[in-house]
Amino acid sequence: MREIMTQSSMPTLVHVARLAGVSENTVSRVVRNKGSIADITRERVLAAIQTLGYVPNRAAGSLASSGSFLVGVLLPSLSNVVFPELLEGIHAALRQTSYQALVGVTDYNEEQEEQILSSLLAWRPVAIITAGFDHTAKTRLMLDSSALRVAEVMDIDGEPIDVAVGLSHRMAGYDTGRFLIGRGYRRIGYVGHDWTTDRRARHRYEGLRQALAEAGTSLVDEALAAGPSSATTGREMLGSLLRRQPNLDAVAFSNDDMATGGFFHCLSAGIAVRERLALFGFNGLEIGQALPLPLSTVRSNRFVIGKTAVERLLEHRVRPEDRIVVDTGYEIVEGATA
Amino acid sequence: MREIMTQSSMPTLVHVARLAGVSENTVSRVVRNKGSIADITRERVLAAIQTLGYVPNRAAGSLASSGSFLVGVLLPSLSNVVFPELLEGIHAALRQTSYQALVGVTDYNEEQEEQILSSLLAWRPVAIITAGFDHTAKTRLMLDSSALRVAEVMDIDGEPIDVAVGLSHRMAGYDTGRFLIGRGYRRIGYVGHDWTTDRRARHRYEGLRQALAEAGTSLVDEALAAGPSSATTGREMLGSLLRRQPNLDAVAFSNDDMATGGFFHCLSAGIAVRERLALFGFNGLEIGQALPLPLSTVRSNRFVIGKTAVERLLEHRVRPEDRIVVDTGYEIVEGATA
DNA sequence: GAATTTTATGTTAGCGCTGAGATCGTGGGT
DNA sequence: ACCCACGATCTCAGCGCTAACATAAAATTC
Repeated sequence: MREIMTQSSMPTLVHVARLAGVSENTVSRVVRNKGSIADITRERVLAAIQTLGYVPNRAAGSLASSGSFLVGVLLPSLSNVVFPELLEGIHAALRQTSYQALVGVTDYNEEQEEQILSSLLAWRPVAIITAGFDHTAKTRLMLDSSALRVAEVMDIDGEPIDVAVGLSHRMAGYDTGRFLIGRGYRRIGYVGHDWTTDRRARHRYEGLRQALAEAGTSLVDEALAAGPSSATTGREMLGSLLRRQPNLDAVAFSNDDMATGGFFHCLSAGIAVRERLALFGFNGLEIGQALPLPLSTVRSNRFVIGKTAVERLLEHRVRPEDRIVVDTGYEIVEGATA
Repeated sequence: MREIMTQSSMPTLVHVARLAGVSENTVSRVVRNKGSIADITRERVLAAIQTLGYVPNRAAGSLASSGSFLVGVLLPSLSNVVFPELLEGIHAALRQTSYQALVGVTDYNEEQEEQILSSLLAWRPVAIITAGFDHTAKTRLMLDSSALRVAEVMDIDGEPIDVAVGLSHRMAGYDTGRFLIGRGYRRIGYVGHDWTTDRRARHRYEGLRQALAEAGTSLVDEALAAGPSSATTGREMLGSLLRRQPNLDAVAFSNDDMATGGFFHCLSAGIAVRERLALFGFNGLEIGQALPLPLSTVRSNRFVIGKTAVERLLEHRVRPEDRIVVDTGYEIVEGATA
């Protein structure tokens, strides 16, 4: 292993080829493991690569073969744990391949999404993974009419462009409602966060309402925060909800962060969780299970979603005729708070 | 805005040039905003780009100009919140530029780090950001001897290759010790997680011990978990520590996740936090501040670290003579648990 | 108004790699 | 001995773009 030279003078195929005494193309074939190569040649080439510290130039490869070994990932944010977890799944699946993820963060901003999608597309990825079905017309057009594979993940309550991987948030909300009803709760409230940035939360909310309606009841009251979800927000919002409705017997939260905050409120206010007020979350985060009473919630597996999306995407290089929907499901975690 | 064609037949500079009635090079100059272009020409070109839905091919550009507009990011994991937060800062800083982040996750595995660094290098990024100073000899050699800019972030307790951005974890640990001593605690314990994957936690631990030693005391006992940090782990470890040492008056945790778990243990075990047992964390996570008693901790700003690293890196395209160390500092959060 | 600079554009030669063929032995099959 | 298939290699033309230089017209200078 020799010293690697300055970026501009990094060794290229030519250098390796010369050193190994073969043609450029042979080196290329060795590197890519393609075509038939005599063992002796392969070894000589590999040795030369080693000595020079040759690192293939993917930009050149991509240009020559019009195929990039890149998967574009479009996420609204990284501050909500679910997205890093999704990303972990994506990376885990990618690890076994020679593909790499190129991540763009849209900040829940649709114009930015367009702009970022363009810059991802500039690298000619073979596939794009995007969280959810919310796109501007232009974004959707870019995705829709380009030939690349597209996975819309997290959510399957919509019409996919190509592949959708995730769970039905509406159903998860519905099952939350069924669960609470089944436990005998009737005076149910809801604490949520800003829906404009989290449409999935709204779907869960709608499912919840539907379940309650079918059971002949409905939400007593709800408190919606303006900003994103957080434990602090959940705590405050439960406080104000209970001020208005002191005799609720259960509260469904938009997610576990919020529910954890709600749990803290109960602690501070001396409210016996479950005995006097049941709490229910969504996501199945670790923190919820570490609470003195494990949080009752719905576990959605973000890691699996990311992994599955990559696997499905890389199965075929061209978009198949039929849309694919993979339901990764969810699981009611009974916990001890509801 | 017309339909975008299949990937293979995506419009190129030639198409735009033909439609606009100018040379390829002129289009290129319009796209890159470089050189002088007559307003009328610019408009015609822009219009053509619009009609064709032209997206420049970065691979080709990168190849032709040997400069890629990519920043490689090497992270050990995404499951510890601090890394997504760092990444957010990186993305935020990159947003204003035309650079993009190419992220690799090493899974705390040094061989994987090498392999992933190679694949990042294959795209010829202009800079690499890597968390911490832990590298294999080969990794370090690649980084060291290549011409690209390198930022080692999170940690400044080490000798940087080029730029280091972060805080002294040793000092943060030391100040934790000073703080606890200052508050009058003397029977202090420590609850930590696996150090092999988190050397920074070890530095804090060492700083803590030093502070106690200088005050003429030392840790009464410590409980180290085998795995990564989590609330559950913190909870269990505090339990076992207290079983051995029931009359500690304070416990320092390796981070806020662990401390939060510790808080939950106290809740379950009916231990009055601060009155009977003080708790101290590290990181300043939101969850800690949402607890019924806000957690006493040290706030380290991961977002700022990521942002600063990018800014420093993009200041100059070539590595300057002198190593740069940026101390982003930290802040003791008094909280109510210690 | 000739000389000089500036502005706006065109021309050309690659960047490092891959794909499609071309080439040249070698070993069967008949 | 002849033909053919096959394995192992090479040759060469680009992929889409940009840098460097060349050119032509317009603006400035003296």
